Amino acid sequence: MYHVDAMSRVPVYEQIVEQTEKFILAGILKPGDKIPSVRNLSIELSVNPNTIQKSIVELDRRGLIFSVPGKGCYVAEEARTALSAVKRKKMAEIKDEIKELALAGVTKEELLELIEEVFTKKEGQAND
Amino acid sequence: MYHVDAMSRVPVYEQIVEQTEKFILAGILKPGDKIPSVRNLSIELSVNPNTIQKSIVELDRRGLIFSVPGKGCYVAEEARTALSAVKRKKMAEIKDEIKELALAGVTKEELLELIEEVFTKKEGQAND
DNA sequence: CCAAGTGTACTATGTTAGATAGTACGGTTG
DNA sequence: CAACCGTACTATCTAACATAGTACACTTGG
Repeated sequence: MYHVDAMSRVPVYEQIVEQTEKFILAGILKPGDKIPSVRNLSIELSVNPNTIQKSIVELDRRGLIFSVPGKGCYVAEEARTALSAVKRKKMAEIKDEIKELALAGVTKEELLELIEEVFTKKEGQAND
Repeated sequence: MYHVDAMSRVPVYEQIVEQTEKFILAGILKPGDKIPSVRNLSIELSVNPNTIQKSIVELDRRGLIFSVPGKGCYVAEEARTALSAVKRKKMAEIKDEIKELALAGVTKEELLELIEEVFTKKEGQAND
């Protein structure tokens, strides 16, 4: 499920945060689901437990999960709600990147085709 | 012209590389143009000369500029060509990000509208 | 010629974020 | 009660980034 690239410039603990966000957004992780334990995940990913813990703290801070000492960590009920802000932020970022490409000479048609490609490959498998 | 954010997570030397790329893509810097001298830019941006030099080395390595010892650094003739690969890479990245948003429930219509917004604000000021 | 500006190269140092190592404590569960 | 779980420390290592300072060879304008 999870996967980490130690060579990446983005910190391991943040890769885990991002992947968890992605899993929740895609519906792979649903509210109430238990996420892997700190120790298990640290072994599976060959990463220090403290690094995983750092991800846990961050995910908790963002309201995406809640921790039950002695039991485990679970996806929060309000996770999808909390992620709507993330979605909006990503949309804004993509908009900026598209602006730059437009300045670089990329045409509207090229971009429209790009979107077509994404949605024709996936057909109607949207969730939510 | 140049601008640097010391608080950013992306290294200063790379911010300078990226901005130079952007300037070339946007036609603000054209082949043959002289770019600011290492010492001048270091003063203007309040950055160590070595940091600027690091950007110079990287830009040279990418084939975007060429250096003439004793004279200065100039935008390479093949700069735009070299950047076409960059453009393609950015397109691919945006495509991946859009895929994720699609999985997260963002509709095709929302994305099409986003592109509309970019191109209606800018009208036809594309170059090249 | 020469002073000033240019790119280039090098060593040394400081700073910070990230990751690791090890230990410990309290709650939960079968 | 043993084996899990989350949590909380402290200490240490490392690599990347940035700075400081110096030096050399080249070009150019006065």
